[in-house]
Amino acid sequence: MRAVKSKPRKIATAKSGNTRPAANKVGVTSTQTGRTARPSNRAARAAQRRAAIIAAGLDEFTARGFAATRLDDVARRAGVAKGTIYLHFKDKEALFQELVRTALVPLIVNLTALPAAGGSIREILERFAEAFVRDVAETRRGDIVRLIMAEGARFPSLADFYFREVVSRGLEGMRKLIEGGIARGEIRDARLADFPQIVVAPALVAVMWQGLFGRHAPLDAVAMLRIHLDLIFGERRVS
Amino acid sequence: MRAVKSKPRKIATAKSGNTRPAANKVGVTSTQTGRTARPSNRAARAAQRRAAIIAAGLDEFTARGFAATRLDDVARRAGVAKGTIYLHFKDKEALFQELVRTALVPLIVNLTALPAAGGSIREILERFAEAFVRDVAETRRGDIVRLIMAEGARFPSLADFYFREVVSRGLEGMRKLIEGGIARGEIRDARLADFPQIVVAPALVAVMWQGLFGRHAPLDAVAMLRIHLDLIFGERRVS
Amino acid sequence: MRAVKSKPRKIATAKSGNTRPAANKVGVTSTQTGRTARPSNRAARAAQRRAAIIAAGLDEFTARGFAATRLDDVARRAGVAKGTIYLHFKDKEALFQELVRTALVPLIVNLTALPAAGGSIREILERFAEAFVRDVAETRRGDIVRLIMAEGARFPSLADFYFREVVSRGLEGMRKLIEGGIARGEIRDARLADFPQIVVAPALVAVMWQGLFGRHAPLDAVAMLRIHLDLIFGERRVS
Amino acid sequence: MRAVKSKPRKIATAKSGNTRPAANKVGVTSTQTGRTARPSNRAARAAQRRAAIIAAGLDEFTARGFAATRLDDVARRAGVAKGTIYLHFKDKEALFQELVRTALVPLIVNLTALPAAGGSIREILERFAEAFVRDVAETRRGDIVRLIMAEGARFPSLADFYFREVVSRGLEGMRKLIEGGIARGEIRDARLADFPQIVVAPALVAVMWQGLFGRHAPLDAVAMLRIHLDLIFGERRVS
DNA sequence: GATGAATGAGAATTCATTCAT
DNA sequence: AATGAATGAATTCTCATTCAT
Repeated sequence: MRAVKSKPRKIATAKSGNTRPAANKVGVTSTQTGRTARPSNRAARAAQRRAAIIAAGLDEFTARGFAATRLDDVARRAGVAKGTIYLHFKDKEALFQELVRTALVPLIVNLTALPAAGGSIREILERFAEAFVRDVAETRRGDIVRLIMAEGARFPSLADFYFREVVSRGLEGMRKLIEGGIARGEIRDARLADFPQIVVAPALVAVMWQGLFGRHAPLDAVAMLRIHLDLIFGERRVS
Repeated sequence: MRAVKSKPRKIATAKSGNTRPAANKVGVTSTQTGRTARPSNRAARAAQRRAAIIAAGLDEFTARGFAATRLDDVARRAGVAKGTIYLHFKDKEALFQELVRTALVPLIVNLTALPAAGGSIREILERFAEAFVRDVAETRRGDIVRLIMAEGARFPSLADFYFREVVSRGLEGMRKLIEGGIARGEIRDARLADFPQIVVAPALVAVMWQGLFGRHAPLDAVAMLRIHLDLIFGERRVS
Repeated sequence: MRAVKSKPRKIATAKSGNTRPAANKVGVTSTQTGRTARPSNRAARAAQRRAAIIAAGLDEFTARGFAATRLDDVARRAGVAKGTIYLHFKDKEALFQELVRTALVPLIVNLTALPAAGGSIREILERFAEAFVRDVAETRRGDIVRLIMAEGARFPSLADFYFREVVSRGLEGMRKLIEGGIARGEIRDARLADFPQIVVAPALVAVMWQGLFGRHAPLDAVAMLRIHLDLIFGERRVS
Repeated sequence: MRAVKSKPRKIATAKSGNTRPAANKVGVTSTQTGRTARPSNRAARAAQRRAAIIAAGLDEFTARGFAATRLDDVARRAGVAKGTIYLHFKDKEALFQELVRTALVPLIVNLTALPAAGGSIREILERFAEAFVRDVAETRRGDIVRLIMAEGARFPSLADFYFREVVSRGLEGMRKLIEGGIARGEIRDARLADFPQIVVAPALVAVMWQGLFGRHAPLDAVAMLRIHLDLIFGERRVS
């Protein structure tokens, strides 16, 4: 019964080739992360390094949490020297905050982009559920959500930011959808508009589940979310 | 934008009287925590100290997380010397694990005790929801759940234990209830028995919410859970 | 042309015997510094260690200045572990300040004790000059004065303390003596009472001289101070 | 009780205009320091940069001491890139040494130039005293003297240089003056020629005083030096 | 059993120096 | 020549763990 602190000595440096999985790229264009093509100009190189640090930091922070992460490891994983981190970030905390924010942007983008496609509210939510499971719950992005849940209490400003930029916006969008569903007669219970959290809850549980128990007890998140939607919309479907 | 690391210098020691709020006692009998009455015999004294350490550790670990917690602070809060901790626990990690387990016992007890009271499944679940919000989401016990969510990824054995002792049992109990509901015609969608998580999800979201956003955006958890139950059982009640 | 930074690897630890010169003891009773007899009780041991750290710190700080001194070296020289320093002093700066203050006490004591012996003002000042040269200018105590001159600008509070506790008191005492000398007709120029610094100046120069040029160009400080006194009192003596 | 380490972020660079006070130019011709007129030829430009670095270094080293000075700050203050310093100086220490030497030249010049003007020895020394207070004790030049006193012990070669170039020459010049005074009957005590330090001592004390206590307890250095001269020459003047 | 002083490995951060552009 | 990004050795400070009292 040991805590996971296997020190990742000798992690792939940039020079020796990048072995990070594709899922690693969180809000970082894949070409940047790879560090294979080296841009000719200074600014691009700097941006690249910064991105590498953020990517490496994300890996480490999600794997170990804020306090247990060593900047030494972040540097090694990013393929830069320890001091280089400090050229881009004031201190460990600034890196952490910046990193979470950077990682959140694509989440926000996703959330706001989804409804656009059209169709019935039920269809929109179903697409949302599938996209969420595919792109968040079962990928690296889910780590960010888990990271925020884990460290949020210790970083109120982070929780605030997350609330402001993701949660309140997301819930507001969800409320709009629900109101649309009520107006169109798809959703019966009008009180649902007061608690968009209900609609989202199983999705969040899926995220936590994958992170904590996924390995031992996999969860068919898509099926679960579909049943939950049936609860909300009335179980027309047979799937 | 700072992390919360307010060092709790000069925390009430046992000698100077215990000022911790009642909510502090999590799975620790109040007489033990208080350290007011001093048992005459050795064994009882030892047990008392051990309990004080566990209680103090719970406070610190939930407030700061595993890595950021100082045993110094735990000792001070428990009113014992630092070395004493090592008389009871092999190391910091053993304390942490032991402590979470100890804290989980009453949760398990609660979960298994609830259905006993009788009534319709709907009534049972409603009682469960109220009890959960009252005793977990809005109290110190919620901190434990949040702690497990936060550190679970770093302590697989802990996540395993939690899964085995709490989650699987709890879900199994919930499944039984759901099947009862289906059999009695209270619940229409039979597939719900495959995903008891759906029933529990809003409750968990309430726990997370209180911990992260509760201060700025309070959530009427009871109302939310009731609406969710209406979704599951059909909205007979309008409360 | 190199700066002096010869790292004193393997300095005498307490265990291997104390090789520090006798002149080292600055306001620290010799029995304490030696660390030969180990006191039976805790408190005494602690005081002893604290004293050892202060003594070691004085050596290092006077030899290298504040910024260039490594606490590692102080610890090694004091025969304690690095962390032990932090049990006694908040940080490097606190050690430095505390150390200078501690070292100043005997200086103050000396200054205030000297006039007591009696005799003509001229005799008192001559005794003072001899004592100063013997006990300060040519010993470890002079290092403290030089240290304050060197770091004073960087540590205003230290300069303030030095001014308050040593300089102003010392000058005040000197003024009293001068006024006595004027009253008794020993000193002709009454304006000297306005500038006791004049009387002290050659003594200070002697301190600086020994520190900077003493090795190459020794200065007969006693002779110099005597001639200076002749200037002040009229050159009756021809020595 | 904090050490003074106010990091001079955003110091006026050469490009943004030089805001340093006139007193800054210590042995550096003002046109060089200003970096306003840009010479057309390479060599002149280089010399200009070198001078700017020296001037900036002087500011920083006198303000913080050798060890605590950051070349980053020197570069910023000089309006050059950090690397440029290394084009002119081997390393930090070379800059320091070179800088002190450069700064000392005008001091030497001053010392040797003064007696030339003629008049009685008393008059010469009085002129010297006034010039010293005006040009050294109360200006940036005093910082150099203080710097040498502070770092001299750590840089023996520097102390040697200072001794050779300034102290011994200066004292020799002073001895000549004293001998002149004795020959002319102005000075009675012939032994003064053996200790020119006595004549200089109050001037040095004035320098130290201004640096350490000047802010809180200003000293009328000119008045003090005059009284001291009266001691040496017999108090004819009452001023 | 308790204690808490002492330890020293370890982590964050700084900064002199180098070097590709 | 000049630049300033990058480096990594060095240093301060922390804290889990030990152990003499």
